[in-house]
Amino acid sequence: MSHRPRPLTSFLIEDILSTDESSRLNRSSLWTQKTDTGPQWDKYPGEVSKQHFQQSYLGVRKDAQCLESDDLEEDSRFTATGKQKRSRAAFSHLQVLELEKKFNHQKYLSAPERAHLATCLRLTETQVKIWFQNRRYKTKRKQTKDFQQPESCGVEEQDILRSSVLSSFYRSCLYRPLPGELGGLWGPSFW
DNA sequence: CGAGTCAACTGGGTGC
DNA sequence: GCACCCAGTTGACTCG
Repeated sequence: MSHRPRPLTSFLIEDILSTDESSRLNRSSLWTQKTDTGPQWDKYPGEVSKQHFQQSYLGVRKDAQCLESDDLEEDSRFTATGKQKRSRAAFSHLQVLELEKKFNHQKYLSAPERAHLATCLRLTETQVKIWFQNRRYKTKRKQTKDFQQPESCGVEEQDILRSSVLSSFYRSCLYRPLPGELGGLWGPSFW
């Protein structure tokens, strides 16, 4: 089936080996590239050693949590109980804008559409899928809430969109657009 | 420091 | 058996 996501190992290794500035943007979320059952080394026998898989996995996680400060203490990747911390990628406002635009157009994506959108936004298909999942659930919850609280029903879908995009935009003040993001895929042809 | 946000995760269900 | 969905939870992060 064409639904099978890109193998985690090749994805990570390519990215780790790459020093391309433009690839830095999504490294923060690459470590979560996986199937629904989680990152599983044994799903890709022969592609990479288990040790390399683990090193890659940890390497990306380190990058995700410390894009700028390379001198981060190794121990900071772990909690006090020794468990690995979980990272949460913050999508750029452009990425959110495109996702919202697409979501406004259609609430569900086919596999090819998802793949195309993911490529355009330089996200993984899983990230796009999860984003749409979360977005649908958020909308539904909001509608339920509004139904239960009629006094607040002035808030409509447009407001959700606006607040989401705006908050993303404001957050992005911390995010610095990368050179490749303003040209290339984000160039005039994309818009 | 508590509340809110949200990407990622979990678990159960469905369809092919 | 796999991919996807929804509903709910987790955990990192931000803000007042």
